[in-house]
Amino acid sequence: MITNFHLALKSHDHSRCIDAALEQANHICKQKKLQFTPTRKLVLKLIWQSHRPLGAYQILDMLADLNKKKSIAPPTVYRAINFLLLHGLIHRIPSLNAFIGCPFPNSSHSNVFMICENCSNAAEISDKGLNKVLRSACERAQFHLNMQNIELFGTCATCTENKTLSSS
Amino acid sequence: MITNFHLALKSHDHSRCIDAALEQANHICKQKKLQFTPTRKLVLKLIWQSHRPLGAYQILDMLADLNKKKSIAPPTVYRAINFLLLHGLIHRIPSLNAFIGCPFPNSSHSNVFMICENCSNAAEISDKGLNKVLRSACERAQFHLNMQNIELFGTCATCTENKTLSSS
DNA sequence: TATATTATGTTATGTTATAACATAATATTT
DNA sequence: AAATATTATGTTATAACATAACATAATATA
Repeated sequence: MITNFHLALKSHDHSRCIDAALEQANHICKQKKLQFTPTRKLVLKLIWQSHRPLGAYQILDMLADLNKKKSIAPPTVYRAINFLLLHGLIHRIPSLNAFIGCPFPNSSHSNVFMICENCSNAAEISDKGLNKVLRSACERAQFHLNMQNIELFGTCATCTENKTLSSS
Repeated sequence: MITNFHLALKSHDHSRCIDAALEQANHICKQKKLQFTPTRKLVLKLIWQSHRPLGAYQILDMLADLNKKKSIAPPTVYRAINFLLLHGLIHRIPSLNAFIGCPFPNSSHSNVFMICENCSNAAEISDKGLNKVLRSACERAQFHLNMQNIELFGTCATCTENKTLSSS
């Protein structure tokens, strides 16, 4: 199981996540000859400022704050988001209408998210066993799988710990 | 694996699905002493008229058509939808902003959907192996699972067959 | 440098969902 | 059966999420 939950669902120094994500993105864009423009870079950075999925209008507000002079309109944000989605740098979490950075944009992984209902952090996991079971279920149904969205909602370890502590 | 995909993803006489769903709903409402009002019943019926997830405003339009005299407003539809969701009679498919009837509202199942990108039909499945793998992944992450949404997008058997036929 | 392509700015609008308050229908108590 | 409480619906307005369409600017390619 590849995952970032041990990081995402704990408080930690965040600058490294941002740096790593930007570096990976830079690399991918160079490789694919994509224009990693300032807006796109900034949106990716904003999304990576936490492990909480961020709504488009939240990003819009942050962008507006940073950009006092110029007014930012929704299409600006959605264009950047769509670029980042298209190239696998972020994911959309449909249940939340929100977006989160992809921690391993290179690997063939599987859009599986653990989302803490308490702290709102989300982690992405890639699990071979899960992939296998899904493949076999699809096979049995003769269903040709193209893409998937797997959202697991619950309470993360950190929040469970904290609750236990505070109630004891 | 419990599923309705052999039905949902094939053309078939649909009246039986509707009748079965309504009967089940009736039963559940009686059991729980819920008011299965005309609007709620009608919305459930409309949702069950196909195996394609239906948007709230599509339902609104259908309702308006049936109800030429009175005008229908969004809250009317959303209230019925929320009632049906709350009591497990329908599901929301977040990626589609749409709603679909639950074929086995009594069993403890798992919100797993196979959605055909070609014909737009959706089937729900409940798979023990899948549940087991998910449980174990959550355990390893010490993640306390509360609910899940699993959406599998692809091409159903019927559509694959039809494509193969038409291209040969 | 000219041309084509890609990205962004801008205005307007489409789509999905809910808040808030009034009224009506149904259930419960006396 | 009437009074009261609860639940459901009607109605208006608006919030939240997302895109269409067209103009302009920046960048890549010939």
